[in-house]
Amino acid sequence: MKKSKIEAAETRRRIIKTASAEFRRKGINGAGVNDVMAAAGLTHGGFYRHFASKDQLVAEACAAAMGSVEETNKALACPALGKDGIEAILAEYLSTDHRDNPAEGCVLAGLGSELARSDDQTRAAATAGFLRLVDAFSQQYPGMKPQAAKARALVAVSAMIGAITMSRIVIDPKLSAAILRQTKKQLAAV
Amino acid sequence: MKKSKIEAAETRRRIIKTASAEFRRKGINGAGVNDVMAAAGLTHGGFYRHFASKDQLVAEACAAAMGSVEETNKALACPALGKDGIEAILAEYLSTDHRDNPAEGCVLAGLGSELARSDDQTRAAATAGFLRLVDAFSQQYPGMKPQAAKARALVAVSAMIGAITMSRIVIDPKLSAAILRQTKKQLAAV
DNA sequence: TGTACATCAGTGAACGCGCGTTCACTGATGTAC
DNA sequence: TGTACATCAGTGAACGCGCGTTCACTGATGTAC
Repeated sequence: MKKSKIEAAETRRRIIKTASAEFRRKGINGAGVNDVMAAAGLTHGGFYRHFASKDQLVAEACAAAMGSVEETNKALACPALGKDGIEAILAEYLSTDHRDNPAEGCVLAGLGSELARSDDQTRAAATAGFLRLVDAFSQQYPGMKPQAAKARALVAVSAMIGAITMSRIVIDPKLSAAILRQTKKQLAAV
Repeated sequence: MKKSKIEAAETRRRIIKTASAEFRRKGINGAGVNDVMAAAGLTHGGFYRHFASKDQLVAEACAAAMGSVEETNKALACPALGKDGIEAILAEYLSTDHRDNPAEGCVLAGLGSELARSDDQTRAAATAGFLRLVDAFSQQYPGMKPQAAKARALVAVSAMIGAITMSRIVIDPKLSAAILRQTKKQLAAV
């Protein structure tokens, strides 16, 4: 049953990708090693051929998920400049689509409070991803000193994360929509 | 071993209070019925004399915790008016003290991503608490139409929640402090 | 290039453990007379 | 007011279950000759 090195590497990548979605969907505690392996089309026994522990998978899945969100943002932001770039990122990030599909969305919003209680490796991955988001966002501020732009972006990205989190908690659909709409509006205005 | 009705009611309150701190400290999944009861100075067996399930305790603990944060905010905001009131709330909420003591802090920041996956009862309690926070905050905007003030407060409170969450995730202490400082600054400026 | 053997990706059963929950029991409290 | 009995808050052992992790095994892959 041994697979080639290429296949094994592909399997590893598939486990990480599956895990990053499962964790965001069910939470880190909510998605077990068993669940993840089954969702990746494997049995749980082989897990430890690829990872030393669940914690390691969490860290790698978190890093991978941050990477994909970052890519989306860069793709949206690069072509446009200034206000349009900001508005494109805001429209995407603060969309009802993002709110309703945590599994494919931002890890920081999807797992925020759980990440705060995670180990250093995972928090380091989250921090790196956060900084890349802040960087991408800060480059969209037209004619602003880099330092000032970064300060603005720091707050904007934190606010976006808080807004998506709250829009998912709140049971009133109108309130949920209002949080997203108002955050979009106010962050675009600055 | 039976206790009087008064003592029993006190015990119930103590369990909820202890639970609300334990959940914020370790997460909803991280704090078991056993942990909570032990922390309250009881054995786990008696738990179901007071609550139908762990989920019920989560909902009640969440409601209780939101109540206490709300009280703090009202106490800070009531005497002052306008900018001073806002700044008092911001200084308290976005303090390193709040960041470093999740067990006594805001549930929305401490359990955000877990609340998003909780049942309706818990999310309803969180929603109610959030709205009271937004209300308290919106009353601090001087000479602004209630509707506009509420819109501003909606974003401000979400941003505060996101900022505390991120300040807890981030491993770089300077970055963590910067998130709090910049959020305070920008939300006070509006 | 062909053969013999070591490697190791993936399987499936099993491990100890802690979880939420149940239950028989206890004895002080509250109630009925 | 005093007595007899039912109630029920809290105890501690036990339950089934799913978790993270381990392990003996398999057979195709990769390597040494």
